[in-house]
Amino acid sequence: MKKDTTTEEKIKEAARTVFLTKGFEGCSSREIAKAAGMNVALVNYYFRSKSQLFQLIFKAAMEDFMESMIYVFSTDQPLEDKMRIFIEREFDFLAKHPELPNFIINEMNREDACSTNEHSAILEKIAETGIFNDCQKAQAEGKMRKMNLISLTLLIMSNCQYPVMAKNLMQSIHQLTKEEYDEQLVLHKGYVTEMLVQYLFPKQ
Amino acid sequence: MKKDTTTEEKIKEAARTVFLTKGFEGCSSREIAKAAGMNVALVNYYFRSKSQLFQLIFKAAMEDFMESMIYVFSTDQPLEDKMRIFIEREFDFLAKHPELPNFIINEMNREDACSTNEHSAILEKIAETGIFNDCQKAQAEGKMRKMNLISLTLLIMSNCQYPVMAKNLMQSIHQLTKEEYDEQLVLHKGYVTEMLVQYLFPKQ
DNA sequence: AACTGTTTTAAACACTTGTTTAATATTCTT
DNA sequence: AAGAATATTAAACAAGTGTTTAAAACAGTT
Repeated sequence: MKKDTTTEEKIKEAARTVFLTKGFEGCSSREIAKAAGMNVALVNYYFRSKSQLFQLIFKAAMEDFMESMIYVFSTDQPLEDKMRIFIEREFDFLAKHPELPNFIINEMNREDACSTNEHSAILEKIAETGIFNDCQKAQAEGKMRKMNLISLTLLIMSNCQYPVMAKNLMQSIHQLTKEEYDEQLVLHKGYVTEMLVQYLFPKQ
Repeated sequence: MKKDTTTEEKIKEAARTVFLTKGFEGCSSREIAKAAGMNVALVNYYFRSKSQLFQLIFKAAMEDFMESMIYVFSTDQPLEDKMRIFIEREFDFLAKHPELPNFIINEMNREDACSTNEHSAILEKIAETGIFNDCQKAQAEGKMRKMNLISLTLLIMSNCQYPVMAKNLMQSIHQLTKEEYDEQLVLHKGYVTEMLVQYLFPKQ
């Protein structure tokens, strides 16, 4: 009975790749079914509706989105090192999952987006790592630039995520191949690291 | 015969707002027609097809997207001042057109996106302002950090655009109202300006 | 007034959408 | 092997999609 991957999982896998690349509105139930090599009815047989399947995928994607963050923050290192490692890991992670930030941000902007309040759980998970306390402590000791958490996360997310989100735009503007842009990203990671560390941990 | 705004313009206006908020796939021809108070057939009467109308809107949006950039770059000021003014203007502009960056980036990622090669014209327009030459000159003189144009534009665009793109995400994560986040953006603009100027024009 | 070309409309076209149904195939349990 | 439970299928459903058609309303010119 049990295959190596059950049909339920096959559908979920297919749904993930299709949803993440095309978005909820950008694809049909039949497209997902075909990508999984299944009948359309099976999608609803296992997941009741397109929306329910989507919510499932979205939630999982959101957790992936936060995964690497939490890992680094939980380690026991000086804040500045954490920052360097985080950026390093985040660029690597996003190179493997380049559709993720766009997907999350887009679907958050949809009218009938997933229940909004729930996502504050993310913040709590991050808070559990103690990273925010560490920052506030460092700021109090003058080791770190004073700045609220929102701007802090914004600065980091902007500089890590935007470069992969705008890949096609930048390629088009600067007339680059995918390979050239990927090389550029490696270079850019260095600039971002330097800039953020210098700004957040100033040595006067 | 001629009203203050012709029906053709009414449709175009409606199409702009609908397309920019919902995307090409996220809306129907009938929705646009209804938003303009018109019959569906009129949309195709004036613009032949949904795609053609979209291409028109997309092109115009792309030009808006670049407008403020070009204006500042054309002025005759020291590079560092240009940077400060640019960030100031860009944040203001994006506050008025918050859907623009997401729209552009998303539609660039669609399979059947608008003709790709054409967008390099944007770069040429920016190049015409002489900003790139100025940068290279400043870099040669040691007044500006050495960095290729791609990373330079990436740094600026990341820090200006991402904060408005991720508005809903950040609101949800940090449990903020729209008004609170807008206030946060003003604060953040200051950080971004300081960080970029310090990093790009280091005084050692 | 009748004829002109242009706008606007309602209706239809063929096709896709998400979802359901009822029949078939498969697997599990006894 | 027979029966029950589950999995899978093709077909249908109503509603919505982009687009076209052919008729009506409108304006301008004689």
